[in-house]
Amino acid sequence: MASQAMEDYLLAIYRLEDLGRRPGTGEVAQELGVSAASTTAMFKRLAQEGLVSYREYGGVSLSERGRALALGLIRRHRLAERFLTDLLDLPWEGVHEIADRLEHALPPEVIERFAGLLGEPRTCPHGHPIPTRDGRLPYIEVRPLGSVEVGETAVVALVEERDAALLRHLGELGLKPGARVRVVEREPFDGSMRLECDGREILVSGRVAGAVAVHA
Amino acid sequence: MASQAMEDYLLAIYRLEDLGRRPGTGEVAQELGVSAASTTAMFKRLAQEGLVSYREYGGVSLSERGRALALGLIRRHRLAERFLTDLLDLPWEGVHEIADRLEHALPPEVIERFAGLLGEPRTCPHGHPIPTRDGRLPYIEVRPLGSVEVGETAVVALVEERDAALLRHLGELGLKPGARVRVVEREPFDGSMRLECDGREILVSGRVAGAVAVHA
DNA sequence: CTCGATTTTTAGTCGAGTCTAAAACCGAGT
DNA sequence: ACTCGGTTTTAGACTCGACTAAAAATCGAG
Repeated sequence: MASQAMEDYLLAIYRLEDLGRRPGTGEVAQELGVSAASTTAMFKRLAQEGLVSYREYGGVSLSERGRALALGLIRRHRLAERFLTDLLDLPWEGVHEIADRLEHALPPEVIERFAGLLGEPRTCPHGHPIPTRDGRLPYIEVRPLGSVEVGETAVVALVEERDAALLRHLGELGLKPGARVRVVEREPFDGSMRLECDGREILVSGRVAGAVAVHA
Repeated sequence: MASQAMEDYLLAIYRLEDLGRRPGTGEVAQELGVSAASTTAMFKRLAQEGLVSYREYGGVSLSERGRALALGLIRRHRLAERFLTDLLDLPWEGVHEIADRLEHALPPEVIERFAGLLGEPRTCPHGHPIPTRDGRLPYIEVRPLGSVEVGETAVVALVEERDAALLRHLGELGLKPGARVRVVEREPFDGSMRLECDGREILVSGRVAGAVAVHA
C-alpha cells in the first residue's frame, strides 16, 4: 500500500506533529535528511493517497488514516526493539537502527507474536510507550531530569533514542528506564548534575541530562 | 551494496544454477515473474558489479562474490524460517513468504543471534540445509519419495517449500522432515502412493509425492 | 545451409524517488 | 505598502527497476 519512503515521511511528520507544530516542508526535509523539493513532491503523493492534508505553503497534517498508519509503524518499531534487546540480547544502543529497517518488513502476525512472547510490553527499551493494537498511544507523564531538585528522588521514564553513542553512555551510567536516581548536586549554569544511581555517584552534563526524562 | 532487486535476481540465478544449467535470460525472467527485457538490463548491472559473468545471448553464471552473496541470503532466509516456526510458532506453510521479505532486512548480528538461540540448526523447517557462516552449503543426499519401493521404509528429508497450499496439506498428512514412512502401495501409472506415516495410512498423489524427498 | 521460429537484446516509456537551480511566494520590518 | 530574506514550489534532470514493441541474434528442421 504505502511504500517504504512514504512510511518514512509519515513517521517524520508524526514526530514533528508530536512536538506541537504543524510541520512544514523544510522541517520534514531536515528530519529525513532530504531536499525540500523532494519533500514537496512526497507531500503531494501522500495527499493523493489521503494520508495527509496538505496546503501549498502551509505544511501538512496527518489524516486519520495517516496517523493510524504511523502509529502502527511505531508499534512495530518499538516491539521489534523490545524483541531485539530482551530476546536477542542485543545492546540497546544498536536496536533503534535495526528496527528502522524491520518496521517496514515485519508483517502483523510476527509483530503480534512478539507482543505475546514478550508479555505485551508497554514501552520500548528506551522507555517510549508502545501504541496498542487498536492504535492508541498510552500517555506517560514525564518531566526533564534537569527539573529534579537537589535531594529529590526520581525514576527514569524514558531516554532519547536516536543517538547511539549517547545511549551507550547512558547504559554505562545505569540511566535506563526504571532506574531510581537522587540528585546530589545541580549546576544551574550549564545544567550539569551529580546523581546517585544504583548506589554509585555519576556525573551528567546538561546535554546528557536533557536526553533523560523521569516520571512526573 | 546490492539492492533488494539485485538480491532477488542473484537468488533466482542461484536456484537455476543449482538445477545444473547455466541460466538464460528467459529462465530467470520466468523464475521472477518479470519480463525478459528487464532481466537483460539487470544482468548488465550485476555484471557491472562483478556479481555474475554475463555473455550476450549466453546466459549468466554467478561469480565467487555473487555466489557468496546468494548463500548469505539463503542462510538468512532459512534461519529466519526456523525462527518463525520454532520460536514464534507460526505455521510452516506461511514462513517462506515472510522470510522472503526478512532476508533483505535482517542484519548479520540478528541472524547470528537466531542461529545461537536455535542451537545452530542445520536445516530450515522444510528440510533444506542452511549454509554455514563461512558460506558452505552442507550436502544432503536425497532421493524422490516416488523412488521408494513398496515395503521399504524411508525418512522424509525435505519438501518443496514454495507452495503454501501444498505445504499445509503435507503438514496435515504428517509428511514433515524427520517423519518415517513405509510404502504400502504404489501406482506406477500416475505415481500415486499409499503410505504408512505416524501410525496412520495416508494417500498421496504423484504430484504430492514429487514434492517430497527422503534421505538416500 | 537456409528459413522460420524462438529467444535475446535494443529502443523507448513510465513511475517512484531523489537531486540542483531557478522561480514564486510569504511575512516582517521599515 | 513595499521590499528583502527566507521558505516553498516548480522545472528539469538523473537513477533504478519495471514495461511493451520492435529489431537482432541464435537455434533447429528440413
